[in-house]
Amino acid sequence: MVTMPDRSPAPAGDFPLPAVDEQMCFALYAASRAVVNLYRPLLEPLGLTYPQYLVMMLLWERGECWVKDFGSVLQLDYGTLTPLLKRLEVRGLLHRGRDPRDERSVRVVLTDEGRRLRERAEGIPEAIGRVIDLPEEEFEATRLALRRLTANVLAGEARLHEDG
Amino acid sequence: MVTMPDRSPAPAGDFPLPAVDEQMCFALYAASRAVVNLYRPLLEPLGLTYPQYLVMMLLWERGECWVKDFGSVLQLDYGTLTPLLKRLEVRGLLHRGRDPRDERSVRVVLTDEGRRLRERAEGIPEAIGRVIDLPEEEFEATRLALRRLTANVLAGEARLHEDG
DNA sequence: CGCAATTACTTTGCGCGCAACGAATATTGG
DNA sequence: CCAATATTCGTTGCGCGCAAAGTAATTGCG
Repeated sequence: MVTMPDRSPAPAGDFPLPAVDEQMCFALYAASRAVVNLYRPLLEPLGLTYPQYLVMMLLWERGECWVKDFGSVLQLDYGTLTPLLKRLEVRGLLHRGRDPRDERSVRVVLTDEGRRLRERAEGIPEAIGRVIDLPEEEFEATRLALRRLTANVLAGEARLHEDG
Repeated sequence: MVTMPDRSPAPAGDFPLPAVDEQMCFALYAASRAVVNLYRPLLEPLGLTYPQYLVMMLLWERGECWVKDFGSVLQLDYGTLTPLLKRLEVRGLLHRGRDPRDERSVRVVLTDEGRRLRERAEGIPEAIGRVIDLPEEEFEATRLALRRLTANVLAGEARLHEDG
C-alpha cells in the first residue's frame, strides 16, 4: 500500500442504484446486528453467545430436541449446529446421543445445569424490551411484518428453485 | 457420544420465557439471514459477498471513501473492514492508500474495473424486489419500522453506557 | 514546547453461517 | 432380497463480525 495523491477522483456518475442506507436489505442487516449486540452483555454472564441462546431457548421450551429440529426451527444447517452443540455439551449444559431406533438421528437433552441456567435467563426478554423502548403496538406490528417478509422470501426462493 | 435410552425426559416446567420463534430478536435474525441468502446467487456471478456488496454500493455512490466512513455508515468495525477491503483490492476493484495530510487515515477509491462492476449490479435491487413480492406500501412501512427500531436500539445502548 | 490523550487503523483469536464433500443409516422400488 | 435413493449428521474451508491488544500519527493541554 502506497500513499496517494491529494485529488479526488470523479464520482461514479448517475446512480440507478438506490443509496445503500436506504435499502430494505441494509435496514434488516443493521437492525439484526444492533439487536444481537444488545443481547451480548446480558448473555456474557451466562457464557452464551446469541445463537447458543436461541438453541437453549428451544431446549428450555421442549426439554429435548433432535438436531434436525434446531435446523428447521432456527433455519441453521448442520455445519453450524454440530460444533455449536458440541461446545454446549463440553460446557455441561446438554447431552447428545444417537437415537437407538434411527442411528442417523442425534437427540439433544438438557442436563440439570442446563435447566438451572434458564432461571438466570428469565429477565433477559424484559430487559431487552426496556432498552428498545418502542410502544407495544408498534413493536408487535414490526415483529409480524418481519414474519411476513421472511415467509415471502422463503416462498420466493422456493419458487426460483422449482422452475425459474 | 453414546447411544441414549428411549424415554423422554420431563419437560422443563412452566415457561416464563416466550417461545423462541415468537420473539422479535429471532424474527430479525431469521429475516436478515433469509434476505442475505436471497442475494447470494445474484452476487456470486459478480464474485461479491453481501458485506462486500454493501461496501461497493457506498463506493459506487461516492466514488471514494475513507475507511472510517464505511465504519460509520455500515456500522462495521476495522477488524471486519480491513481484511474485507484488502480482498477487494487484491481482486482489483479498488485501491487503498494513506492520506498524505493525515497518515493515520486510509482512503479507498474505485478502480476502472470496480466502476465497471456497477453495471452488472444494476438489476439486483429490482430482482430482489420481485422475489420478495410485498405491496410497495407494506415494504416501505417495514423498512421504516426497522430504521426506527435500529435508532431506538442504538440510543438505548448509548444510554446504558453513559450512566447505567 | 513536551507529553498525555485521542484517532485511525492493523492484527489475532474465536464463533458463527454457509457451501461442498463425505459417511453412515434408513427407505423405497424392482 | 438387492440396489438405488434419501435422510441425518459430520468435516473442512472461507468470510464475516466482534473483542482485545497493539502501532503509528495527530491533537490538546499545561
